[in-house]
Amino acid sequence: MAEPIRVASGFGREFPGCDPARAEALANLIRAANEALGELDRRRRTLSNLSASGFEALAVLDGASVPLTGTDIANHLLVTTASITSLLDTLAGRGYIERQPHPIDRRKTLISITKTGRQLVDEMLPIVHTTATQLLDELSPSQLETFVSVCTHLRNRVEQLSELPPPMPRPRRRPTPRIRTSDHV
Amino acid sequence: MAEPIRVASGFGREFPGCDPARAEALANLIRAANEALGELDRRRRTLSNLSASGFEALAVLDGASVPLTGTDIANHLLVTTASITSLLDTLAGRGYIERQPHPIDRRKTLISITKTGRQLVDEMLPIVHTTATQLLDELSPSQLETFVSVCTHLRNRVEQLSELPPPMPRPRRRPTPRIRTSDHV
DNA sequence: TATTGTTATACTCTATAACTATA
DNA sequence: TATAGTTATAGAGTATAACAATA
Repeated sequence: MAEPIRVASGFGREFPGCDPARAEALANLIRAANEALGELDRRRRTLSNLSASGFEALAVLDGASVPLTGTDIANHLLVTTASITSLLDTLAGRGYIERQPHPIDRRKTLISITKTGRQLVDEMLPIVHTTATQLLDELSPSQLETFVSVCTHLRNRVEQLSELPPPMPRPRRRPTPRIRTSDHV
Repeated sequence: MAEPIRVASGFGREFPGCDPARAEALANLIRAANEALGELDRRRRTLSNLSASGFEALAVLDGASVPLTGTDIANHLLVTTASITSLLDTLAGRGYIERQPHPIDRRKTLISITKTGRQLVDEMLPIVHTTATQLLDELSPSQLETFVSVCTHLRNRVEQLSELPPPMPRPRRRPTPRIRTSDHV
């Protein structure tokens, strides 16, 4: 039975200026996302041995309804165009996408999802949404809405803070360990 | 300004049996965690060019107060022992850990964090907790507690469901696209 | 026989830098 | 000059399989 991740009792003294409740929330967020992604990955790989990025690129192409350029997809996935080239090579090799020259701007390549790719997305999305429905059952609409609000608040803070230089945190006040190094055997 | 991720209006019809509110919650969870991890990674790399796994292994060693075996660390990070060997090679090469033979069980290797490694952890943890304090400001204790509850609920469901065969989801009912493929230019 | 850790090998993702073609 | 995409190269993390040493 998984329990909430909690910080140690001396947290406030050990990390001056840091809020234990927020540290716990962030730790629980990251752990929960990691475990959810693991379960999603496990289920998606029953369909095709693609990475999360591969599935995401296909979902973006499917959702767009029109062919996208490599740069479009790179922006969605927040990676460089060189990385997208490599990812698209994988997807093309498995027959999920096709490249076509852009009819007007000859620098560009249009990426289309193939019929096979659409079939894969049609099988993949129900798996993802069924997983969400299972993992977040028994929670009230209000709990889910609060949850989404916290996620959105965090994303806005990331947006603001990522443009600033990182702050200089107050130093750790390391607690005296209760267990000695020589006790390890 | 980041907005909550929402599913399209026809979600319920498109994915029978799936709950749009839960699909939205999972999408927001994964996105928020991804962006938070990006910001954490950016800030931690001002200290040392280590991966998230590298920092996590050091934090585990620091928190344990006693040397751990490779298998111990592998269990914490949920990876294979072969992967841990590679990760520990990186950490040892940068002087953050040391390997010592286990005094009793000669199959084992004890991993100790070095003084340099401790100094790194002492600088890294305040960065992490300060980031959490910044990213989750202006939220009430009750909001944070609800957030942690939802994360924990999800983790328990992952624990239960990961042991079962994946369910057979009901098929997608693909909506008729409003934009035709030929509109892409 | 089972466990611990390592090596060998392979694959994927990602990045930077240099390059071509095009706008 | 700037943009789009590719190639070359490199590095990290992860996995599986085979292996040696030890319990």
